[in-house]
Amino acid sequence: MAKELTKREENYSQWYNELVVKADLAENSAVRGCMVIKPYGYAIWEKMQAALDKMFKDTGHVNAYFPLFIPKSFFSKEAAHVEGFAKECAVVTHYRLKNAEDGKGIVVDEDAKLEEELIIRPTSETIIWNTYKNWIQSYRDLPILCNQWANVVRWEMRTRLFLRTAEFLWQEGHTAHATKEEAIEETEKMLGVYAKFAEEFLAVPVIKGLKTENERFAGALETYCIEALMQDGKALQAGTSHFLGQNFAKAFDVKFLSNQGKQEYVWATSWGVSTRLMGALVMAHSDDNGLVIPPKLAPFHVVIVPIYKTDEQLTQISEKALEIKKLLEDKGLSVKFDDRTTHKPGWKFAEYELKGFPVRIAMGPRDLENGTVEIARRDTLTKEFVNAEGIDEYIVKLLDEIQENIYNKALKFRTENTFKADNWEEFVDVIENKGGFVSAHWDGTAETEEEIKNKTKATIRCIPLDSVEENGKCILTGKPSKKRVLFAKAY
RNA sequence: CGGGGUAUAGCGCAGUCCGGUUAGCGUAUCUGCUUUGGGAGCAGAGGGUCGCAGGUUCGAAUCCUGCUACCCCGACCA
Repeated sequence: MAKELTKREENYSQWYNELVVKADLAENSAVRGCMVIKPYGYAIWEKMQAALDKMFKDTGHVNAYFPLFIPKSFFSKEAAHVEGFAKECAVVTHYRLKNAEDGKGIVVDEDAKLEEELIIRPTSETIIWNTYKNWIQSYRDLPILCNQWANVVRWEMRTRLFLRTAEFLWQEGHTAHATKEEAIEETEKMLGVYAKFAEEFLAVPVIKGLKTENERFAGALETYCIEALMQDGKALQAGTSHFLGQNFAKAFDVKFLSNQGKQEYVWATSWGVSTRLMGALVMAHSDDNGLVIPPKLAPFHVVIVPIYKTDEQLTQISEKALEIKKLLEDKGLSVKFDDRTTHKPGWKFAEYELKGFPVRIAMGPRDLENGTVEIARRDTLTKEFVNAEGIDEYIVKLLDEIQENIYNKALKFRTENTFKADNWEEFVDVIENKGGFVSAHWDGTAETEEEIKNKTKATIRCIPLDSVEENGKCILTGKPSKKRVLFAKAY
């Protein structure tokens, strides 16, 4: 029993920390707050990237790359934006090192001080809008629909693998449009892309909504988000899409000549998802045995484990196993055949469960005789013997079923953990004793939101896009409200 | 950044209070034999700058000072 995992019920956050490390997703690095994403974890991230990248391209976007360094002066051009990020920026001040005079090690060469400090991007709006200024003259140059895959740095006080690290990987889309309507449409379209990705690939149901002023992106007029519920009843923001209005166009003086012959400021959006999605994946589906990865994001769909006593049996089983592997690969599946003789079957079973392989095939001498294989599902932990004939069709169907089951399970959990509260007592009771989403009335003021946060640690996750008009009273102040908003404690 | 905790073999820990042989234990690793349908058994072997840097002392894992990293709780944040 080399890799005992803490049970979720005993200590959820310890379970998460251990699982991320033990399943080989990531580990802490020598640099404070920064993680090493290990090959297995990175393989999942690459699957996410591939799916998202395709969705971006399918909606007309192209990839580009902008610098890691941003001149300090760019940063101060948009007031709200500076305010939002100033406290967590890493700054480059020098460009050279030299040997220390006392001969002990190496020091910063004070003579190599930069004229202007460079900020390591916490996000790229400023450098990109400085660039777009040169790209845009007329309405014919619009829209610009760029995305970049990059790393960013935000100097966080308290970090956790994937959920909040000082450096993280993400994609940031930055678009420029001739009209407000088109920019808003783009913002909403990309939110839809994220929601579709979350539900179809991550198998995590999400609520689409608008952020309140408090939670809005610094520099945006409106921030849209998708919010997911984790198994411990806390919410996780899984993606954001911002309508930036003309804030950055004005800050960087980006104008275009309209088809009416008028100089106008460009309308902007930006949108992003990060390696935080890895945290969502872990916390939404996994169990006390380890990861549960939805088939559409699993680096391997199937592992085949041979069971044998003699070398001769192994040879025979391998032959059949490789046949099956080939059949499955012809269906576009990725399959691992683990014929290592250094580990026993039981060990392998536990290992692949920990790593979340959706399907395991075990084949032994009895199966060879009967023409069967044993198939184990990771999501339900059930096993059955299946005829080896037609196994490829069977597994393809099974993987679809698993993907769907994982989603339905998460949806059921969210439904069962979403509550309505109509007064303060009910609200506090749910937040403190049950967790989950709480749908409640709010008077619309930042002060009330702040006070609720101070009293209960719950924040407004979003104003759901599909929330219906309904007359009610704010749970804290009793003032009139026309809509319910969604509260939760959040990551 | 504030409060608390931790740092000893790849991993998990004991030893630290009260300084004193060659720093232990479990697990993992290596070798051999037996095993193989849910984390195998026996025998043997290898593996340590005791987080880092100073200091006290005849002598430091142990006492003192500083630093670093990680974990938990707050503030901040995606």
